[in-house]
Parts: sequence; C-alpha cells; structure tokens
Amino acid sequence: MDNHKTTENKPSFIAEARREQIMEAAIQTLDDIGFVNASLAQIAKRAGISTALISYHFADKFDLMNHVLMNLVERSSAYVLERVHQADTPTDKLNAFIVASLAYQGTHPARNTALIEIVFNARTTDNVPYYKLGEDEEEDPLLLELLNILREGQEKGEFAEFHTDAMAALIQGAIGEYMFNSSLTKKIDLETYSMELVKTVQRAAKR
Amino acid sequence: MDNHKTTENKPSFIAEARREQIMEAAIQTLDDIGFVNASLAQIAKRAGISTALISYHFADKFDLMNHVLMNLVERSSAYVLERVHQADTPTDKLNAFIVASLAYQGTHPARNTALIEIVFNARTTDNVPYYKLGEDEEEDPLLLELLNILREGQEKGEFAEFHTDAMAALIQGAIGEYMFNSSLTKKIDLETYSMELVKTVQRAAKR
Amino acid sequence: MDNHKTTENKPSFIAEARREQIMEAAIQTLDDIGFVNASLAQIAKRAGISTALISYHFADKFDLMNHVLMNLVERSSAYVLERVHQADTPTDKLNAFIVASLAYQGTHPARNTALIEIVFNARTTDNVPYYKLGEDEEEDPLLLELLNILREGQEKGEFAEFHTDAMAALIQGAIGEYMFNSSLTKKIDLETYSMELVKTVQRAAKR
Amino acid sequence: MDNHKTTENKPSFIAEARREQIMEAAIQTLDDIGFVNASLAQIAKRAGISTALISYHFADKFDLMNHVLMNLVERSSAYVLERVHQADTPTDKLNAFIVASLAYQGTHPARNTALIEIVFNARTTDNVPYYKLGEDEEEDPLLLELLNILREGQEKGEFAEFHTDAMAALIQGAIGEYMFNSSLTKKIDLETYSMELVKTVQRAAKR
DNA sequence: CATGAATGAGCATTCATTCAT
DNA sequence: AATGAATGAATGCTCATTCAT
Repeated sequence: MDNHKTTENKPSFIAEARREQIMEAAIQTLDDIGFVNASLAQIAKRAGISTALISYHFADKFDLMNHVLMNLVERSSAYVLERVHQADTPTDKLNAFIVASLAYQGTHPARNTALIEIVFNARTTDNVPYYKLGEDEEEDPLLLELLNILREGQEKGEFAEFHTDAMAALIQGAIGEYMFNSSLTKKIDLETYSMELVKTVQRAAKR
Repeated sequence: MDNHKTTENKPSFIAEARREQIMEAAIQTLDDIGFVNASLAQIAKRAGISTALISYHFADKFDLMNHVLMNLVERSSAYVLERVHQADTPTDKLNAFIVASLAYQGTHPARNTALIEIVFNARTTDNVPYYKLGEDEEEDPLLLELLNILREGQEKGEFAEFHTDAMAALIQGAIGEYMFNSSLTKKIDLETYSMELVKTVQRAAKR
Repeated sequence: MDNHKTTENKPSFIAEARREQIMEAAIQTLDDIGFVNASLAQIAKRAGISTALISYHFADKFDLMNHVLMNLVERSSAYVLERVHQADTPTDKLNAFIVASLAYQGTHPARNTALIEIVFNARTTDNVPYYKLGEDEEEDPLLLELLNILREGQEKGEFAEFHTDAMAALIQGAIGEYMFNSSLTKKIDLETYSMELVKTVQRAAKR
Repeated sequence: MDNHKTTENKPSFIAEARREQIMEAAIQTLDDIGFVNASLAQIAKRAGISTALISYHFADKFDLMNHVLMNLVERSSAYVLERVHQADTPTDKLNAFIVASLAYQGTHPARNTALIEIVFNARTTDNVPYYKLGEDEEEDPLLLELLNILREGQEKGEFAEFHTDAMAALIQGAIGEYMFNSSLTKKIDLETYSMELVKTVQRAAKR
C-alpha cells in the first residue's frame, strides 16, 4: 500500500512532481559536488526537503540514481533522435547526429556532468561499475540509431565499406571527448569541433 | 614532522618502497571495488598494513590518489612514447601511437580501470572533477606528442590540412572509448579495433 | 478531538471493529517478527491499512501494546477460568488449572508468543519493564484463582500446609517454562508435561 | 589484521579490558533501559566512550550482545556449579542448585535483568528469538547439571521415579519465576522462597 | 617506521507521529 | 474514517584522521 517505490502503483500527480523535483535536485547535486559527495542530505538540501522524504519516494539511493540515470538518458536520446529523424539521407542523418549530440551537451552541461558522474561511479549490487556494464544496442537507442545510419549509408552506397561497430565507437568516443575534456572546450568552440568532426567522419566514411 | 609527506624531503629507500607498495595496493583496490568503496581500510587490507601507515606516508587520501594518478599516467605515457619514438615518419608514428595506446590497455587492464576510477571520481579541493580539469598540452605528454605528430605530418605534406586539436581529440576519444565501453570489447577485439582506427584516421588524415 | 483514543468516548461499532482488526494484526506481527521489529508500518501492512490509521485509533504505540496485552490476558484468563470453574474439588480445580493453562498455549501459539513479546519488551514510561511490574493478585485473575484453589484445598484438608504464594509461583513458573523454553516442546509433548506437572504438584501438595 | 573482532587474534590486554568495560556498560544499559532502548549510543554514554569504539571492538551490535550473553551465562553457571560441586549427595546437590541459583539472582540483579532482556529480545539473523532457540543440554551447562543430579538421585534410590526432563523444567521454571516476577520478591523473601522450593521439590522428588 | 586505539563527522535508513485533504 | 505526504529524531555503522606507544 505504501509501495509507490518500486511497484509504482499509480503514482499520484503530486507524488510524481516530488519525484521529478528530487531527481532534478540530484542532477544539480551531482553537477555541483560529484557522485562521491552526493549524499541524500546534500540532495535534500538542494531540494529544500528532508532526507526522509527522499527515502519515502525512492526505495533507496541506488533506486534514485537509477531513475536519474534513466531520466537523463531518455531526455538526451529524445533530443538527438528528434533532430536525426528530421534528416533524410544517411549523410545528413550522421551530421545531425553529431551536431545534435554535441549541441545537447552545450545546452545542458549540468545534465551531462550528472550523467558522467553516475555512469562512472555507480555500481550494481554485484559491484560492477556501470561503465563496464556494456550497453547493448538494444539498451542504448542512440548507439542503435548510429549503427542504423552507418549501415543504411553503406547499403545506399553513400558510405564506403568499414567496420560499422568500430566507426560508431570512434564517433561516440569523439563526441564524448568533448564532453569530458574541458580543455578542449577552451581551445575549440562547440561549433568548430562539431564541424571538424562531421568533416573528418565524412572524409573517412565517404566512398 | 610532516615534511616527508608532500614535500618529500629525502625519501628514504624503505619509505619509497612503502609508498610504491601502497600505491600498488591502491591500484588493485580501485580495480577491485572502485573509487567510491576504496577506503583507506580496504587499501590497507590489500597492502597488508595498517591504515595509519598510509596516513603516515601520504598527507591524506587526496594526496595518495594524486600520486597514484601521476604514477599511472607516467607509466602509460612511457609505454606509448617509447613505441612512438621507434617510428620515423608521421604516418608510422601515428599508427604506433594508436596501436600502443590500445595495446597498453589490453596488457594492463587493472591500471586502466584504476586510472578511469580516479579521473572520473577524484575532485580537487575546489570540487572540480579531474576529468574537467583539462590537461593542457604541457601537462599531458601524450597529447603533446600526438599534436606534434599531426603537425609534423602536415608540415611534411603527409597529412592533409585539418584542425589538429580537433583531430587529436577525435583520436584520443576513439582510443578512450575502447577503454570505457566494455560492450565494445565484447564486439570487437583489440587488434581489429586498433586496425580499423588506424585505417580510418589515415583515410581522414591522408592528403 | 483526540478523545476516542484513550478515554474511549462511545466507541462506534466501526471504530471498535477497526481497533480489533489492528490488535489482531499486532498480535500476528509480534508472532512473526517480534516486538523489536514490530513497527507500526509492519502492523499496518499486515492489517492492510495505513500507519496513520493506527495512530488515529490508538494514542500511541504504547497505548496499542497495552490494549493488545489486556486483550491477550483477558482471553487466556477466560479460557482457563472457564475450565477451572467446571471442576468441583480443589484437587480437580488445580488439575484443570494446569491442564487448561498448558492447553491454551498449544491451541494459540501465536497469541502466546505475542504475549511474551509484549511482557518482556514493553516498558512503562518510567522505563519499568512489564515483567517486573509485578501483577498483584488483584490485577491477575489467574493468580488470584490459583491462590484461592490452594487456600481452599488447605482449608478443606485436601492439601498439606505449604506457603501458598510460593506454591503458586512454582506452578506458574513451571507452566511458563513450557511456554518459553521451546527445547522443552521438542523433548516432551504437551500432554506428558501437563500430566507430569499435575502429578508432581499433587505429590507435593497432597497431605 | 584489524580483525580482533570475530577471529579474535590474540586480544591484547588493553583491548580485552575495553571489551570487558563495554560489556559491563552494556549490562548496565540493559538493566537501566532495556534491550529495545539499548542503542550503541546509550551503551557508549555509560562507558564514557564513543560509539565508534564499540564498533571497533565488536563486529556489530549482534556480536556485542552475543558476547554479553555468553559472559552472563558463564558467570552465573560458574557461580551455581561451584556451589553444587561442594555438595556430595544428589539431595544436597539439588538443594545447592536451587539455593545458589536464587542467591545469584539476589546478588546480581542487574546481570539477571540483562540476561532476561537479551534472551527475550535478541533474535538470530533468521529472526528466530533466542528464547525459542532451545538450548540443548549440551549448550546449557546448568540444565545438564540439573539433569545429572536428578538422574543420579534416581539411580542411587534417593529420588522416586519421575520424568527427569519435566522435573528439571519445573525446577528451572520455578527458579525463573522469582527472577521475572518481582511482585513475588515483595511477597516472599529470597530465603523463604528458596526454602519452600527445596522443600516442595524434595517432597515431590523423594521416594 | 609502524601500529592499535580512539574519535567526530557523516552516512543511508527507519521510526512514530502529525496534518491537510 | 482514512490516507498520503512529510518530518525530526534516532538508529547502526563506516570513514579519514590523529596520537601515544
């Protein structure tokens, strides 16, 4: 009866709003002080509520962080996919993918940091770090989309033959680099990097 | 009386050995249970010593982690640079850089994990995460070398004109991706990825 | 506005039913997980209601436990006294007392456990444990009855002279032992122990 | 290396003294405020130390309470057995057993209360209450001794034939009754009860 | 050089209770 | 009459660090 925590029986509007608020506070906390220091007390402080209320709305810290992670992935995926779907050819889609991915980071740096903090700090109950968990294509819609773009480009003859998994990894790695490496941010602005990345990939991918 | 900690006045041989031992135990601990759980007690347990001894040899946990990080960066840099220096042309050097970087990860996975754990968890006293600290060229010998290779290649006409900072970031990102993303490890073996990356970069960089 | 709690002004039928339901859930909870773990949340879960409703019907946890205790004592007393009153002579009454007391435990083990849990865990606001509270004859109808049986037996010459308080304590202690000591339950079945106890007491009490 | 907790590798003298001190504080706390309220903080307060020090010397609260229980059982057993062993005949031994058991309670009421509090409140990790755990003869030296006395008395013809397990339970129950029931303490002094119990048992047991 | 002993601060979590609805 | 939402206080426990030995 009390368990809107895991079973989530009809989360009332006000409860759902609280959950959103808590998750937003968690994101802000992760951005501010990092996963290691992101105690429930710190999150509660930023949300202006008691720590007990967090425990009331989420089964435990693990549960909270998982929900935050899902929330972050969903929102960034939606942003990127929406822009990708507006393009028609594989070439345009690939460009849109890169530009949108980098743009989202520029628009929502806090969310980005929060995502990194969770992925590189959270661990399963078996102590396996999330970043070693290996998101399959099925789990990561962005990776799935990227692979589809590359395969479609090859089928349509727009792209040369290359190892699609490797190329996808290269692209994701290059995008991520701008995310992590903030000296990069100082040296190259987002648009330039975005353009350079698109150009390079096209050069490498083009038949 | 505290001066052997940070200032390192004449580190006696035995003291230096202890420090090495503690750092090695720290690396193992980071690999085993991650930064979040890597308490001094856990590190001490793996080193077979008391936690107090760690506090004796390092100013604090922050100091310890910084030394471990420097140690890890130094060793991986040395490995890569040694192999790069055996090549003559920019093209060969670039290949050597990529292959060696990936090879080091395959040979020393624990060190690799430890490095990731520190970089993505440790924070300065100002709460700036290490991964946002932005290793400048001066601080990161690998980045410096990579940029030199790229510039030299362009000067000698082996490489086309491109934004060297962006290309360097792309390469480092693609290398790092294999490090983080373990689903990649399952899909592509290190040699294949290494070859694909070299091929792609050459395609993109070649005039 | 609080007056239905302790003073019990006109307990409406539905309110009284709820109170019974809560008390029954409390008994079940005490039997399941013990006094220490018997939080209002656990009791509410078993009753299928909210914890707030318990607080609404009982002044506080202390009040609830007191009512449960009274309920348990009443029911077990009624059971035993009913059977004692069907006997005529002091000897028969004493036998009936022992047999019924032990029989009740066998018939209602959950109630028995709940009673033990309360008596040995609950404390007055002055921190006096219930088991030290010393049920006077006036308060404990069973002790009163037992003493009456013994005195009547002595008056009628059926029993020898002995210290009635001591003998009553001995009998109650022996009965209680079967209640607490579950290794006893494994070694001797209830009927045998019951018979042995009757026999021994008769031997000791008989003129 | 830090684990003098469970493995108890050569507990240093000072560590052992601390452990004793903590256990004594625990006994006092249990007597004062009962098991339910006996938090580590309360125990630490009475010991004049920090709660962390308790955690340092005992694995957890469960471990502490188990050690306290063992300590209490050992001391009371030693007291009683010492006095029993000074008697020669089964009859004398039985008397000594009863008298010593009751005397110990009179001399060490706090220890007695602490023992009750633990036995009736502590639970195994499987949530089985200690009082339902069923101390076997092998585990409870007092029960073993009592049974030996009864059997020896029957073999030597001093005692009549009766169910020794039942008689032992009766005796232990009667002794325990004085422990729990403090109204008894007010009505009958220890010596009188002791004498009455001996007399009654002898009457019942004597051939 | 090394340790066991000790602590204060912080952790996630549970609790009985209150209150607006 | 009943509940979901909310909290302050308390819980057992771990942590990095200090210090006498």
